[in-house]
Parts: sequence; C-alpha cells; structure tokens
Amino acid sequence: MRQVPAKLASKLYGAAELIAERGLADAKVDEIADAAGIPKATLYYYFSGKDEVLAFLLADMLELIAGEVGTAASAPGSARDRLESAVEAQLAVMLDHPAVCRALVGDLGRATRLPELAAALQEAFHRPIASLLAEGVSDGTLRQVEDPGAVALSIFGAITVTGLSAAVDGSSNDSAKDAARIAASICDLMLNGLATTPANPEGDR
Amino acid sequence: MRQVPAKLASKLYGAAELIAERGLADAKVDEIADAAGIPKATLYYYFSGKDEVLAFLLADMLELIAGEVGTAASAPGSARDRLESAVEAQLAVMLDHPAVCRALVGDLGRATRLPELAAALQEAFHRPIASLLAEGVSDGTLRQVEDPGAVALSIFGAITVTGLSAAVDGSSNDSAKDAARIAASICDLMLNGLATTPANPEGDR
Amino acid sequence: MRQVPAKLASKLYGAAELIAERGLADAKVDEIADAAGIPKATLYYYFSGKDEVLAFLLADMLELIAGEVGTAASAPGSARDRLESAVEAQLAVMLDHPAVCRALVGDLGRATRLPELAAALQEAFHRPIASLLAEGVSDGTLRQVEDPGAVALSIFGAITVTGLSAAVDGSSNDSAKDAARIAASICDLMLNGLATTPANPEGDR
Amino acid sequence: MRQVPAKLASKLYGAAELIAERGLADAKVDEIADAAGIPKATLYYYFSGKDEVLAFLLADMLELIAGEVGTAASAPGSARDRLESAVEAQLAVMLDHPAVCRALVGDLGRATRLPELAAALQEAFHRPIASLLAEGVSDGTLRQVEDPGAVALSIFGAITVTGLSAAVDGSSNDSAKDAARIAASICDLMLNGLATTPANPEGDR
DNA sequence: CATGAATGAGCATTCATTCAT
DNA sequence: CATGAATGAATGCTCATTCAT
Repeated sequence: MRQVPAKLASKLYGAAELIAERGLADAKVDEIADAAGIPKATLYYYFSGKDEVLAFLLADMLELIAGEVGTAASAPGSARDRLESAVEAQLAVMLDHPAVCRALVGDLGRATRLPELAAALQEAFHRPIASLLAEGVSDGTLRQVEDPGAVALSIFGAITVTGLSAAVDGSSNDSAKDAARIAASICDLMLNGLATTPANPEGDR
Repeated sequence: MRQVPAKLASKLYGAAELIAERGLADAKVDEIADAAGIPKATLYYYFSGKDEVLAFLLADMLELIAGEVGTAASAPGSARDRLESAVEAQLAVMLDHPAVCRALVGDLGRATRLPELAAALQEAFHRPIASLLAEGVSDGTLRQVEDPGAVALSIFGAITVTGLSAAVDGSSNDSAKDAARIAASICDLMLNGLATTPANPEGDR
Repeated sequence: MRQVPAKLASKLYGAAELIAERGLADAKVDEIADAAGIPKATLYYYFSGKDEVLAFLLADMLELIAGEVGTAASAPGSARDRLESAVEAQLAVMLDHPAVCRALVGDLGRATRLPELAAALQEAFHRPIASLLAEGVSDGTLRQVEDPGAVALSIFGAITVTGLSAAVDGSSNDSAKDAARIAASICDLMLNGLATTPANPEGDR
Repeated sequence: MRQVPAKLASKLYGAAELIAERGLADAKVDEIADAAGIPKATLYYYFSGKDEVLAFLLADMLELIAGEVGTAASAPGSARDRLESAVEAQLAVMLDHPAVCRALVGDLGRATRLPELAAALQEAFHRPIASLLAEGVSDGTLRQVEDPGAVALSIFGAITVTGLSAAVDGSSNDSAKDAARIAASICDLMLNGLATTPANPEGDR
C-alpha cells in the first residue's frame, strides 16, 4: 500500500457509505471507485485490492477514536469522570462517522480474521476502558470488580452496540447531542446499576 | 426451502464454522458443501442458495435462544432474578454454538439489510430484556431509568460482545461454566454499577 | 485437469490453428472457446487455464508422434532403413497437424520453461533417433560418430525446422507426398553428406 | 525508436535473460525495466513498447550473426571450408549470447507473424548457407543435391537446434570451445553422412 | 532529458446456479 | 431423490501506455 495522498483519502470516505450499505463483498470495485470519484485503476495503484481500501478507512477511523478516547481518558479529573468522558467520546466519533462505523461493524466478523484489525480495535476501544477501570480503583472513584476484563468488555459492548444502533438509525441531525444522551444512559447504568436494593459489591450470586 | 432432514441439518452445522471463519460472502458454495460433507447440488435441492443455508442455521439458533431466554424470563421469581437468568441463558446458548454465533455476528451487518433477521434478533435478544426491565420497575426489584430502550440495548450489547468474544476465543471446554462466570460479571455491573459513591438515581450528569 | 471427453478433445483441435496463428498469450480465452465451439466456462471446467489447454493439445500430438516414430523405429529391417522411416514418420505427423505443430514451435520457448514439455519432446523426437543411431552402429548400417548426442540433436533439428517450415507454408495439399519428398532430402544429407571427397570418418577438423 | 545510448543498450541485455525465460508476452514491462535497472517510463522514452525492445535486441544479434557468418562465408578458401567456418561462426555467436538467442527462439513463433523478423532471420542464417551450397557445387568441393533449399534449411535447423540446446544448458564456461566442438559434429554429419555403404549421390530411396 | 504518477482498456478467472439423468 | 456435469453472468485485477513536471 503506497502512501495515500490526503486528497485521495478524503475522496475514499465517499465510498464508506457504499461499503456500509452493501458490505464489502457485495460492493463492486467499480462502484467503490465510482463512489470515490476516481478511476478504478487508481484504486489499484494505491491499494492492493478491495480489502485494503476498507482496511485503510477503518484504520483511519480507529486512529481517530483512539485519539479522542485517549484524550478524554488522560484529561485531569477522577477516573470516574474520565470514564464518562471516554464513553461519550467514543460515541461521539461513532456518530460522527456513521458510515465508516457501520462498515466496521458490517465487517466485524473480519475482525475475527484480521489480527491487525483486532489489535487496532483493542487499542482504540478496549484498552482505554480497561485502564480507566484500574485507575478508578486506585483513586477510589470506582469500585473493584471481580473480573475487570469482562467488565471492560461489557462496557465496550454496551457502547459499541448502542452507538452502532444509533449510527444505523441515523435519524437525528445533531450527533453531538445524541452522543451525549446515549452516553448519559450508558453511564447511569454503568455507574449506578439497576438494582433497587443497596449495592452488593460482592456481586449478586 | 424444502423440509430439511435432520441428518442434513446436523451435517450443515459442520459448515457453520466455515461461514464464521470466512463470512458468508467469502465462503464458496462448494466449500460449504464440502464442509458439510454433501454434494453441492444437494444443497440446492434443499435450499434456494447460500443465503438460505445461513438463514436456516441462524433461525435455528435464534429460535433456540428465544426459547431459552423466554423460559428464563417467564420463570417464577422477581424480575431482577429473571433478568439475571436471562443473561446467563443467552450467554449459555451463545457459548454452546460458538460457530453459528460467530457467523451471526460476522454477518451482523447483514442484519442492517435483512429486516427479517433484524426482527428475529430483536425478538430473541432485545425484547425479553426490555420486558424484564419494565417488569422490574413494576415489581420494585429494578429501578426506573430514564431511557429504558437505550439501557436494554446496552445490556444486549454487553452480553453479545462479551459472549462473542468468548465464542471467538473458544479456549475453555466447559461452556456452561464460562457462561455462568461471564454472566456473573455482567450482572454485577448491570445491577450494582461501578460507582463507589451512593447511587444517584437521577443519573450522573 | 479432469478427464477430457473425446468429443471435447476433438473440438479443441479447432482452436489449435488460432493458438498457432497468434501465440498462446495473444489468443484470448474467449476466442479459444469460440474457436472450439464451447462455452468459456466449460473450458475452465476441464482445464485450469489457457496453458493447460495448450499443454493438452501438445501432449496429444507428442504422443501421436512418439507412437508413429516408435512404430517406424521398431519395425523390422536395418537401423538405417528404420532411421529413414522414422524421419519420414515424424515429418508426416508434423505435416498432418500443421496447426498444433506450429503452436508447439510458436511456444517452443515454453519448452525451456516447462520441464514436462521438454521431457515429452525428448521422448517423442530425440530419443528414438538417438536409439537408432546406436543400433545402426551395432548392425553395421550406420557409422560410428564422435558425439552421437550432438548428431541426434542435429538430425532432430533438421527434421523439425524443415517440417515446421513446411507446416507454416502449408501450400501443398498432399502432406504425405511432401513429407516423403522432404524426408528424402534430409536422409540424403544425413546419410551421404555433402562432401565430394571420400568420406573421412574421423571428421574433418 | 530514438537513438539508443550505448549505456542503455548494455543495460537492456540484462533483460534478455528475463525475456528468454518467460517469453515476451509474459514478461511485464515493469519486469523488463527492473531487470534492465531503468525506470519503466525511460523504456518508453526510447522505445515504442515491449516489442521494440525485443526487436532491438534481436536486430542487434542478427546483425552480429550476419556479420560473422558473412565474414566466414566470404573468406578465401573452398566453399566447403567456408561452410564449415560459417557453421562454427553461427554457433559461436549463439553461444556468446545465449539469452538473446533463447529469446529469439522463444519467440520464433513470432517469426511466423512478423515478416520483418522472418526476413532478417533468412538473411542472417539461411541465405549464407544456401549460397555456400551453390558455390560448393561450382568449385567442386560440395556435391549437387536434389533440393538445395531443403538441405540448406536442414543445415540451418541442425545448427539452430543444437545451438539453442547448448544455450539453454549453458553449463560450460568456454563458449568458443563448445561452439567448435558442436560445429565439428555437425560438419562431420553434414559432410560425410552416416552411411557406411558408399555414398549414393542419387539419394537412398 | 528522464521519470513518477496516474489510468483506459482489456481479460482471465470465478462461482452460483441449473438440469438431465 | 440426489447429483455430476455444464454454463451464464459477473467482476477483480493487470498492464501497457501516457504525460505533466
């Protein structure tokens, strides 16, 4: 994969919607090129094939998310506050790039197959949450749980599925507001739980 | 789609792993037939094509999940207890059928496109949770939240992503035990939250 | 490469002319299929690609030549007489199948690359001549030469190039007669030499 | 085709091996440029395309052969002696440029299609031999044969195939010596024949 | 002069699907 | 009923060639 010129990169985003809509396998290279407004052969000049185009787009978005989430996670404040910010940051990026985001999930199965993608996902989404959980225990703003890995994964799942669902719906126009609203719901659940009886830190079973 | 003989159905499960691994679009009909150990043409005798094979497998699993989760959700006991049972039931089925489960998620993007599948997913996974949330408010074992839809979706996401992750790993041999362990973590998070300060029912923002 | 039905094989000969005329690389698969009167996909059902089609045709012809030449070489009579018969036999087959023969030479370069083809060539053309040379020395009808390998190769070259030239010209209609005439010239040269002075068995240098 | 700088010309010989190995059609322009160590676009600055590159190389070699053979053929001495010299000269040039020589033969089929190449071949190889045959009859050092054209072609074939075979083998390091050895064998055959019985000038059939 | 970047046109190959037996 | 053989239709990709710099 050659160094992709910024101009080309921006054009490629025009194809993300297509890939999201139809899935990579059903999006013809011709169509992708058309959607991006470039000759098909030019795609092949820069990428080795379809897959690499998607990989490029995903990598781009994951980097963006990793950046935003990382910023939120490393801001000053309690780990708990930063966790809330991180949740909102991830949702914000997802809702800002609904097409790429849907493409990502549409080919999430691929994540199972492409270790590279799996690693990037881990880096962008999962690790920051896991870190914040640990920091929260240290600074006393979050309680200790038995299996932090499973909990981090759960939170990641809650954010991702809700974000994806919103990205698919795509009804609203104010993505920042949507992100904030959804983040609030998730954080409420994540921090306060649903139980009416006093919290039982040892779990319920 | 003709009535599928049980013998054939069981053989088809042998192809689920392949579909999970490669995605439906990248799994050639030849390969699917080979994996199932039947002639390609026989597939076409019973199914109208690739898609119907996957649909058959998914329908099978979704029905199973819907059944298990439905049973758990309609058992006697508090809504809160039943919610916990439902979470574990969903995880148990997922871990019992990791290949089909991965195939399902691998082609989750398809859910965006196939209304039928989306509806079945909704029915099997999402609705039971939403119902239990409402019942919990009624019977006082779960607190009222601001956006029950978003919360239900979050819980669904937490279960699904954690379950999928476990299905992909597939390291353990005792899936029932795994399901119980993961369910405990999720339920702990879901019910008790992570906050150390007293729960703030009004949310945190 | 699947077992090629006789009917298909015979149809394929219709494509030999095309390959001979244009060279394998410049003969489009579509054209080959058209020339043979079969669907392109059927070609791919039986062969792995263009190359295998040519290989099949060549193998077929080489086998034919090997047979004819072998018959001539193992007939009763002196080695010298049989050598003459073999020369004519080779020429006869070449002139009987000018298209395949030209295709063979057109892609003779390929012989350098495909060991399989080189071996078949060796078997069909070269070895029988070399054997006859040795037998001629034994039965006293041919004289001993210093480098029998080089001489066999020279004879092979003389036959092949003359035969090819005739195949390319393709003017005459009586290929058997042509073969006999050319064979006579080659045999005269090969047996009697061009020198006017008495033969000098030790060579001339 | 622009005037080709000597430096470039010499670099191009580095590509002859590639063309010999793969055939012109299968040698990508990129590869040829790489093999020559020059940018692809530079090739197009000097040549109109692939074909012209090969043509340049072949013309170069054919000119060389024509020169060497011509020199040998027009030296003082009997026609018979000069024929021997010409045979060795051709073999010497072929073994001196094995790659170009193989490329030439590899695309010999092309000779069927490119009249220009056929003419050059005729000029370089065939005509000198035919002339010498005639001169030999005149000066009494070679006997009259029935079909001088066929005999000349046979001799040409013997030389070419033996030379090519040696070029492909390429085992030896002393090409001049190889040429001499092979030439001796061919001349022995060509002049003295293989028959043990007294030469029968009327042919053997 | 020489060349890196870009592309138009072409084509081999794949694969889901059909159907006679 | 089940299937081996056959194929129509589609598409990913290659590569020779151009041209602005």
